[in-house]
Amino acid sequence: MSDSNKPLNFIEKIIEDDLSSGKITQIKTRFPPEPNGYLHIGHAKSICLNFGLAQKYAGTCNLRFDDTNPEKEEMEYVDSIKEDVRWLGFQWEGDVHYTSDYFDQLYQWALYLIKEGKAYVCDLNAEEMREYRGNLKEPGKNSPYRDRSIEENLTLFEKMRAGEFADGACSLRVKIDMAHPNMQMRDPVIYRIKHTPHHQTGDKWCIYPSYDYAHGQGDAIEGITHSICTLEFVEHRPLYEWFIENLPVPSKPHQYEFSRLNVNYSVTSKRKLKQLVDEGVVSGWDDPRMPTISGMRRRGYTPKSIRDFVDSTGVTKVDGVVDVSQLEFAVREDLNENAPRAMCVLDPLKVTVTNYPEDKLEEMTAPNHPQREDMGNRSLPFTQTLFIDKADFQETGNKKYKRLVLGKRVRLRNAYIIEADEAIKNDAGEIIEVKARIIENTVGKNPEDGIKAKGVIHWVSATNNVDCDVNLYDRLFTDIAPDAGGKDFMESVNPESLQKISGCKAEVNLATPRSDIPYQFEREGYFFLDSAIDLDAGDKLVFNRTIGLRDTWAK
RNA sequence: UGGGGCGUCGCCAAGUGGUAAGGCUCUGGGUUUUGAUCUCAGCAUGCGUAGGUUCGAGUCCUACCGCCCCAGCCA
Repeated sequence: MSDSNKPLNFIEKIIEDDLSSGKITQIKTRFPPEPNGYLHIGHAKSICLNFGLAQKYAGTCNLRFDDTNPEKEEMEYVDSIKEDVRWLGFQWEGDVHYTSDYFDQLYQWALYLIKEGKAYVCDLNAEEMREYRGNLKEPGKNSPYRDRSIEENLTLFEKMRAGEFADGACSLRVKIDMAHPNMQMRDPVIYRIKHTPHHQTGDKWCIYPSYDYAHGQGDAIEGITHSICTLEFVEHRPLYEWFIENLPVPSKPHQYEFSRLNVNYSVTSKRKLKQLVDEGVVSGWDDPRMPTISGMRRRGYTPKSIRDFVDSTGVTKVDGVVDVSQLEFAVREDLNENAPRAMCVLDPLKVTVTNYPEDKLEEMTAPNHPQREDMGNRSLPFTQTLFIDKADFQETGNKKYKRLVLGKRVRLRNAYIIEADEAIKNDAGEIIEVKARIIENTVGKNPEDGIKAKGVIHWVSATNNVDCDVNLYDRLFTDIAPDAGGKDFMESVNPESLQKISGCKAEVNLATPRSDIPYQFEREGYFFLDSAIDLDAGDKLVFNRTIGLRDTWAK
């Protein structure tokens, strides 16, 4: 809606057609995760699509937990999913829904199907059922239990519900066509026995509906007009429609499929992400290197940057892999515009200003953002001894080196221009201190002698600063497609994906950092206070680098 | 190999018969107290391939080729 020039995607076209033809008067979508893991960047796309469409077309969007398999689900996941959706900036319509809310209705409809002669209890076990199903090029054959009488099916199904059979002893199947070219239509199972308590319904049920049977009906009950899912469900659509047509449902939703979002140098499959967590490759689901929403949040990604990224990738049916640079662009774009600036020296090198009194302290005024006056100013103490980054000093530079060099000048950001006179080394020959002079009267102006500084570097007072640790991240995998073509993604885990640095010196204003906004440490990148630390409990300050600044020089 | 989905610049993606949008990446220039930002310029005689229809085809037709999905009582 904000970009009226942006071409419509295929789902928006369908919606506009439905709206203008009067087929529907208001759209209703839903985001239907199974609470069996943490949400990742791929889910963010589904969330933005479903909630975004509802916003754009003045409709509503439900949050529905597709909780039909208690063996894989946990309350921990439903809580994290709700938090992630809210954090991304979306609000679902009314209360949270659960497919389990409809178990009674779904059971009644199963009875209806049996009475219509369209469903039967099958005693085939899993292996037998596979044999009877046939394969991709050969038709299946009918189950020997397919022609049981309606009465017998009713009795058997009731026994299934009553808990008289063990897990897997039998199942309820729908009678369609065992020779159908679409495997999904070969008498799919719609109820299976699982003597497993459910996080929502407790011990009430020991039979649970399958996804295929429950999903469309859940949509129909909620009045969903456009049921959007990913491409792997395309071949389930005929089944989805079969149930809608053969059951007395209150509305007739339609399913549309789009391609899921993949990002290179990453994996997004709950199983694989879980493996990374379980094997200790990362510290948890919210490790800042994880492509999970919670990991990205802890890393410092903003909800807007994720929304913008997702929007930039489009909605199509093409299987593709988006380059991480597109994600990185979206974060930098948002952070550059909104992150207040600060200075932090990651690898301190002492600089003594020989022509500056030891007991003197000047407050330098620095804008919080170079392009946004509305963000105000802050002040920085300038003293005789300072810290600059080791990488910002060389005894002899070259034409391209725009930092501090012996005998040359450099601008200290928001302060004086200094000139280096001497490098002091330890016994190992390492530079441990630089003696320099300030050029008088150069705060906010160029030197009167006309000799300008070649570059600008950041600094912090050596006596007035805040000590902190910093975590720098690199991509979690060294392979551009870690799990493509049957590769073992664990083999390309990047051993240097996390670099922990301690002894960093930040400007005094960071002594009480905000935990809700990212900062730009000038010339170093964007940083976010690690949410895992507790400053009130005396934990040390730790900042996570969300992403570095764009760097066209280092390459 | 049965069925289904998809093939437009390195990546994402518009285009719906009238002569290839845009974004990311990359390259080069300008501005700059962040080697950032901003800004200017460049980057597909070509749309999986081969034929055909048409005054005209990425768009229509035919045949091939390639990639992805489906044989859970997972979602």
